Amino acid sequence: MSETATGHTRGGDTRARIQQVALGLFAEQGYERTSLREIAERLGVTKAALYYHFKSKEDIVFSFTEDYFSEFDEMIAWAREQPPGPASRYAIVERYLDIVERGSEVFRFLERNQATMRGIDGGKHRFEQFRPRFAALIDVMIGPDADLRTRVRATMALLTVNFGWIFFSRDDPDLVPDPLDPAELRAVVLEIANSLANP
Amino acid sequence: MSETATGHTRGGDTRARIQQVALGLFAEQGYERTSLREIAERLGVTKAALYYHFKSKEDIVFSFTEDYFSEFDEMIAWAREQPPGPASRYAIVERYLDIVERGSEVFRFLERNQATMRGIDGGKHRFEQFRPRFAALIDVMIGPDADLRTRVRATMALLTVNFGWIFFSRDDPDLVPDPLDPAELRAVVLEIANSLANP
DNA sequence: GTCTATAGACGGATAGAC
DNA sequence: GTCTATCCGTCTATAGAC
Repeated sequence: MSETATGHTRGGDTRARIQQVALGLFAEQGYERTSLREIAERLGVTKAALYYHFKSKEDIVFSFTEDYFSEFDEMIAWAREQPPGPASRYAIVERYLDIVERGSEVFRFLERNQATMRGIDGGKHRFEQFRPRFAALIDVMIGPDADLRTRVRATMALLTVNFGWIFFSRDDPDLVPDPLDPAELRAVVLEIANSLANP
Repeated sequence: MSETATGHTRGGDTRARIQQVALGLFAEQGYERTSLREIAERLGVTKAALYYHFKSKEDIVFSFTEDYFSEFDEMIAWAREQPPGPASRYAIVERYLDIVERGSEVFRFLERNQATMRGIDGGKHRFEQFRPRFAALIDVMIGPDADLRTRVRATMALLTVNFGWIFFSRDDPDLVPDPLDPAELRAVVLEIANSLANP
């Protein structure tokens, strides 16, 4: 049974297929509960083959998170250059949504494996890098000396993007009974996030 | 070194101490990355002793989540009896905050171990029970046929309680630089949550 | 690039003495 | 109620053939 999730049997970049399958399983079942054997089986190869492409299990995680974090960093740098004000805050929220949208699977993985990823890599926190970036982005939006109320509002504005997208855009039959229009969701999320960031 | 987090060396209910220590470690390092050996060491006992009080590792989790879920269920039943309207929505948010406040450590654990807890217990989802309850509470607040905008707003109202409390009430030096007044946080969270639930 | 085979460690869980 | 000792399974990772 060497059929893969993406349908092809051979020819595609193996490294990328490993990343895809691993990310999916890590997000669904958890990093620790997913063995390399299981990943290999899904791809129709053996564990040893994985070690040709990645030097460790952690390295697989590192490979698919680094792009995501790079994008995040570029975005923060860009945000710092914007003039303070409501228009910039809206633009930041909108661009943040773009990132979450494109990296939604990575985000789901990070969200669901927080405890596991903390303190991995011997405390260097190579993977628990979401929070500091998130905090930095909030500081850019409201300045370092904003009061608690403003800070919580800004935090919830960004979390509306995260959870609005993750909860409602796909897999959650509990929360979203009917299939739903992505464009409508996007509009709703942006409106609510903006009302929090620009009261 | 048999000193415990709570300070006493002996005499207290061992079962409860196991729960406390396990919950703390599970929340901090993750369920899978915390071994029974480590829990036992912190308590100054051996692994075997834990098996006198709990029949398995999963059983420890079950023991400290069931109270939390019971409280949640009572709260949902109570909410169903309230007359629909803004005042009830506010009351629901307020009572929800009480639960999150008291069970904040359990909540942190669930939040950070989502992927691991999914599909534990062989797919019976004994532990992945937060989402369905969360969804039920939202339905009570806005009714089953509310539009997407109303639904996302209600969702974010409750998440403001969750994250407002978890992010800002303690351990997050990234997000909250200065020590902060719990009463003020409570007021801010309630105000923002209410503005989302009752626009 | 992928395989077989295996090393080496550690985990959860149990038996039975005290 | 807690201990010592141990079983057995699984996992990550590596060595070396093809």
